[in-house]
Amino acid sequence: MKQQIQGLVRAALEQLIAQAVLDPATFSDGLPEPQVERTRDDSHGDFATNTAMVLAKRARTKPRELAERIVAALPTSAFVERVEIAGPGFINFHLAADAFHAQVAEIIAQGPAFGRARIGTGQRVQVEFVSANPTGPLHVGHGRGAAYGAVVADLLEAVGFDVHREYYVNDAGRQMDILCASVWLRYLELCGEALRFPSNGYKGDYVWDIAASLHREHGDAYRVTADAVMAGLPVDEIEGEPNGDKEAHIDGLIANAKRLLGDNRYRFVFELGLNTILDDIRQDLGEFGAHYQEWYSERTLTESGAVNRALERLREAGHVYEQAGALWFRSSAFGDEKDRVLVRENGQTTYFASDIAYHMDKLERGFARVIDVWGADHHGYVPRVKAALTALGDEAERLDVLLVQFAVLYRSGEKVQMSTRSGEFVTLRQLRKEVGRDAARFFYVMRRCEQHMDFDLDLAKSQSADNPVYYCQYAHARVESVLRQAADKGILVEPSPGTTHLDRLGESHELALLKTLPRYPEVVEAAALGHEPHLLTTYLRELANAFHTYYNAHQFLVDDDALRDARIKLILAVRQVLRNGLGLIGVSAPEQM
RNA sequence: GCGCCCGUAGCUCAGCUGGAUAGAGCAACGGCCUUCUAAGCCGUUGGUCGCAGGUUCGAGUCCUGCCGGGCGCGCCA
Repeated sequence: MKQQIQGLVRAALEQLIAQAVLDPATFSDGLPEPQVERTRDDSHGDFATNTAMVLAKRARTKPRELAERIVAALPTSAFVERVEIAGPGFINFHLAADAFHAQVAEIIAQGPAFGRARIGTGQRVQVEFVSANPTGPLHVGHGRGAAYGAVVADLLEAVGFDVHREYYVNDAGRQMDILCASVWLRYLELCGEALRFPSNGYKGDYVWDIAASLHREHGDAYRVTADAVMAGLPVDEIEGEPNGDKEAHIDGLIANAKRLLGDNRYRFVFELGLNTILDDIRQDLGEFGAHYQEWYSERTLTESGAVNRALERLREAGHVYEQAGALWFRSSAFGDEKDRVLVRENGQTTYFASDIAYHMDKLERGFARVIDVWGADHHGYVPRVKAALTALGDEAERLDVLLVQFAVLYRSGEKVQMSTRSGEFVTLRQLRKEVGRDAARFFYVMRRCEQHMDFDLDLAKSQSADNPVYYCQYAHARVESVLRQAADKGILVEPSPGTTHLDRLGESHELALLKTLPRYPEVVEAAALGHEPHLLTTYLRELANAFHTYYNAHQFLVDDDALRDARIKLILAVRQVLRNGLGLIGVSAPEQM
């Protein structure tokens, strides 16, 4: 709808240039896309453009005068009832009722396809989200990134992009070694060895579960005496040990594990931990409606030589140097705060080196756009990744990093305290069980991602109008209920074709709905291109509200056949848009509640 | 100390690439069920858009400086 108006304005401007009313030389570099927006006030019509004010200076004309010329040059359209000039130079469009009726017919005809677009056709976009370390189950902090990433991906797909959803699996590195050691130590405890669990180990119950399965299936095959395990370790950071060092302690423990178990057995425990947790995460996300095309292993970056190739390219470009035994990337030359280590003194590459290789690989795979969804605590990481891509000679601007702020849970008005280290945190699975998938998905994307979020568990669970999820779903269920009632009464619910009878819709509530429905495709487009799912939840609440209001004010199943037919068509359109919109954010549209 | 994000009604938040009189929900108060689900609807109250400058036809929106809150500043990932 908006596009049609935009088309009219553009045509008018082109005509003015062709007639040299506007100086062609001034616009030789192309005409700016005219800004058309919906009006806030009904008295200003349905759409307005500020083009005359924007172009007045370049046209060396007064805004209102230019507006008059634009209006005079507008092509006629059956959908435009009248055009006015108002205020400092706004051009207001009042649409004909037919335009809205046609939209209702269009919604019913297109069904699930209504709101989808082809803006992104032919462009591949990658969305990487969650990518939590596989060292434990996902917690509620990951949930927001999961919901947000999944919806952004689905939105982009809805407007025509070829979307590739990816999870980066950090299956290399020290954290995974710590997990492996944690599993092994719990296993040794199950074997009957008495030892003190390291303060820096993973203490969650899931570690016990993995250890138990190792013990159950392999008995003592991985057993070593506690004394041997603890031999020669730096002191742990515990009470009564002022000089303890938990990092050195656990590193020593990992080294002992590797030595005592040998490569094969260490690898086995490592893989068991990794695969068990990864399977859990995969299942968790699947149940949450976050599906991936690819799970990309960090290890394969090393194995394929991508990391070395990235380092080599940086070296050839002259952006690395050695200092204190380590290899550094001169990221400060590309806008980063300081230089960063690529290869440590001990010869191991850093996580950053892998990440450079990973992003290099992403761009090499030919995505038009690469989107990373990260937790806001990683924001300091953005400049160095972009710096690396720039240094490699790649287009860093193809990468968009979307930072998601944390969500704080509230129960009974109290903040729910969490601590990852101690294992005292609420998992995503627990959240889903408590409030349900629909509420969790809706609540997580209800706010702009940069906005800190208060997640009210009681509200998410409440079955009342206060709960926006129920509110929207209930609107859908109500339409279904009306249709069931109609069937019970033997009333034909199959609507007449096209716009037949829609001219009978004249109540203010009906007009409000007629004006709300066509906004849907515009909302989807804006939400997709701006990566802003909250626009969609906000819209759905508005639509549901307009429907509930209508429902309360008027009877749909009236005796007047034509009027009833019109009303049924209107609510069928409402049902379709609610379905499509809820579907995009991963929320069900129930037939009854 | 430096960097990023946020600051809009008592609370939680919208405000579309600067646009016309700043909106919604909750809370508070007052109404509406012999009629398609009251899991709903209607009405009232509520604002120095953190503060101070600047840019222009026009600023909640852009720029600068303060104030307040969150996060980050590892040869961790």
